[in-house]
Amino acid sequence: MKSPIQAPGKAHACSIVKKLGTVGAKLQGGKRITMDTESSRLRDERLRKLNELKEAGVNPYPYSFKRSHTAAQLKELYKDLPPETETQDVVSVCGRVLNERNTWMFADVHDESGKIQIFNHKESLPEADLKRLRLLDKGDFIGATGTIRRTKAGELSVRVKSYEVLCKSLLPLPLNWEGFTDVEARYRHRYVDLIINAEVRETLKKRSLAIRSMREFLDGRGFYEVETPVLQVEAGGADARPFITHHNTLDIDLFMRIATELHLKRLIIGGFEKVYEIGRIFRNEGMSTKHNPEFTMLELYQAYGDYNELMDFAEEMLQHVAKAVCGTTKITYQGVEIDFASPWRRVTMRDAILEVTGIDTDTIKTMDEARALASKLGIELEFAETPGEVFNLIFEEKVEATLMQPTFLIDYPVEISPLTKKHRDKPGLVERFELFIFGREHANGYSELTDPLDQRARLEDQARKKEAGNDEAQPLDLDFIQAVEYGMPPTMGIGVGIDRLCMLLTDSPSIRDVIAFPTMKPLHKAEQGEGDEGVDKKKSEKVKAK
RNA sequence: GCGCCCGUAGCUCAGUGGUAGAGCACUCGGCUUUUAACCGAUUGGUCGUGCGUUCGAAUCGCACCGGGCGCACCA
Repeated sequence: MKSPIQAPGKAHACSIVKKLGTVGAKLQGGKRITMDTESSRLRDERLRKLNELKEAGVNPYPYSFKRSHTAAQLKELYKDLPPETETQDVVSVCGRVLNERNTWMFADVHDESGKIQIFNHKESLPEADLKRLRLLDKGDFIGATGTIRRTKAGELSVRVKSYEVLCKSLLPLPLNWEGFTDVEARYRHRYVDLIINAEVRETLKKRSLAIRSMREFLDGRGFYEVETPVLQVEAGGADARPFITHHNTLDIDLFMRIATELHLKRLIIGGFEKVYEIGRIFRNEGMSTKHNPEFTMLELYQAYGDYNELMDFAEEMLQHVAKAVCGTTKITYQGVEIDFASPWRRVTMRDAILEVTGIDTDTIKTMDEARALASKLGIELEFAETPGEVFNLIFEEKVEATLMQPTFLIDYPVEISPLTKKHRDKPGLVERFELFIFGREHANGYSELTDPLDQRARLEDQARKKEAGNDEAQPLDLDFIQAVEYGMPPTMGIGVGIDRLCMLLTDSPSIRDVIAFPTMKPLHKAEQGEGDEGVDKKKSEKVKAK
């Protein structure tokens, strides 16, 4: 995997465009496609070749090609063919040419499965076709038909008898020995990144596989996959700041969802017993190697289960996914071996804090004591009002990063869990767990709160906190409370961060590596205007007023 | 939001006050059953943008744009 690399930035092209007014295009610093003399020269060269192809009667953008084998299929089929062996087996391959040697005598054709070398020699290719190879460039697509051989050096090759241009590319790819490493350029022009860096494609394929295997697991257990609204009047179900958008016809502000929880529970109330949604959610918060403003979350709810059963369920599901993606439950993430094999440790928040800090939170009863403890530990308490909230902060500050192997942290303070059923035995706590792996939160699950009176009281308390200035406190969703009043069966529910799971399974250091098109700052922030900012501010104030 | 670092040719980078550089890519020529093929020649740059300091700025200062990392927030 590519590690993050210092990015030289380049950002001055706009004025160039105006000055030169050329038609050339430039992948400047890989960061933007725009125009200047040098890239125009490289592009013009390809345009010249394009025209020569056309003049020779070649359609450089044909409609189809009949392939007989992929590169990987050929390598498997002929894996026992010894070096310096020719066959008379005729095959057709196609793909993008990324490397060429000896003036097109050898070229590497890349398809989705891998690459296969083609061999263009005057003994097997008509002279005109041989000459026409000079009109190709790295980056072009080609379809080639010929016989299979293995070279002296052991490279399986196709001795080309005929070939077709399948696409003439106009822009040069950043192909060089050092690779395409500029981080910004890679994320902005992900299609180029995908062409050049094969492991990017592998990572995204693994992501696809992870989600597929998750669906298989859930569908196999009788779950229904459902869809719930992205645009919401109240963004509830999690502690996070939402994005705001506007509906013109209704002339109202709407929020992008920050969780799917409240709607999925409405479905449980409506009679579904097993539902899940794998959906994009949006949180208007910081960006980092572990946070993207939009990310994908699995949330599932199953009636008649509690958080104990849910932990077994989550363990099994994630083992299934790990096996599907990595073929094993033992993976290595950033040099650390992580074992998904059962059983996963289950430790209460109190015991975890006790182990690491030597402090028994059970002995702390008053907020004054909690405050003194926090200040001793150097922990800032912005919105904390109760000891439970302080304990959670202590956990996050001192313990979280130490939980490397899959660990369920259980039994959270009730104050920070407004949608969770109270613990059956332990006053002040709820039946909730969070799953930590490599010091990061990966899932959050609980015995769902089904007591409507308790639910109303908890959300009213959240609304009060919101009023007091904590804009991550949850809003009072009266329709949801009404739904719960109609009656909700005992239910277990969990949310799993898909992106972070994929980071683990693909050994990716940044969340951006597992997202095909991660959120990027626009290139010309100024062009968006300060007016937008003004609107945002106004809207933020509105949110607070709610 | 704060701090540190970065932005020079299509790509990867050198150049810290005195004529804008290298390798690869591109183009041309040679050679060739190669593996980053090789050899030779050529081409290619408002040194991120603007303003300043200076006889002189890629180099020093300020502002801005863009980015990376860390912290904060969060999952």
